[in-house]
Amino acid sequence: MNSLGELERSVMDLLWASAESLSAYDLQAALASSETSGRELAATTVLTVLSRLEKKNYVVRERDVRPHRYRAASVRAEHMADLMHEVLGGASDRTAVLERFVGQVSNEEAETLRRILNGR
Amino acid sequence: MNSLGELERSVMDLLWASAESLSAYDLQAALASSETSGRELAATTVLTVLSRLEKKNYVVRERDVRPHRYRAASVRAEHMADLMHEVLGGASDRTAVLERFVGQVSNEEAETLRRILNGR
DNA sequence: GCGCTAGTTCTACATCTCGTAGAACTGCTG
DNA sequence: CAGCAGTTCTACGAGATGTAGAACTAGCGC
Repeated sequence: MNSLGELERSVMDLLWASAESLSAYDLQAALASSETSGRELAATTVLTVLSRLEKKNYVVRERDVRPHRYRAASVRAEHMADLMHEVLGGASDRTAVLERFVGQVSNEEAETLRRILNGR
Repeated sequence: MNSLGELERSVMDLLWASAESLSAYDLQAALASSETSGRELAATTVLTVLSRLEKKNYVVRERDVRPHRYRAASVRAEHMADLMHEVLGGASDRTAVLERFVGQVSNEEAETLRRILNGR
């Protein structure tokens, strides 16, 4: 239920990278240049994807301005953290998972984790 | 590309829970009793699912015994940890993600993390 | 007020994944 | 070698996603 398609992900990447909300046309243009294939998508395609993302609560739509504007419902980092917790939540042996997880991080990241834990 | 369907996940849960490899028939029986719906699946259904899981490298098949036997390609905890790293790997701002992640864990889990980090 | 037109929503279809399983094939064993 | 247990092939329905035309709507200019 959580996974996004390729185009959906591209759109979210753009929205996450942008501080302000974007219109479907902004996104259409951005997709045309940023995407590897670089082809121009129909405006309605972008709109459809945005509608679906809205339904999934990935984006929020500003309906009061006329070309509706969209922005990510949550910051990317939060979304990622949620995903990680989702994975972790599906585990019966959370400690074992955490052990593996931590065992795989680099030294710098371990340091980062320590720092964060201390500041908690 | 990573997500599993419901039945696929049930099968993986059984394989992860089992120390030894299981045959499709073992799994068929186990699914019939363990699954909430409890209905009996056709043997071929289980076989199909196992083939797909094999293709996705989730399970390894022992072809030398006659009812082929299957076992999980990796321990569940490792799989989960891999998934978490996969999520984290897709982030440009890993530290930010880790901060959010740690910020959301319970106190006990924070303690667990500290312990693990110290033992590293 | 009313028609245009940009913008939005509806509807549609192809493709892919997954659940489900019959049909066809294969390798043993008696 | 016949039959059967077991495996692979093939298939189909449902749901998600990419894609976009068709139909509808709201506000601007007259």
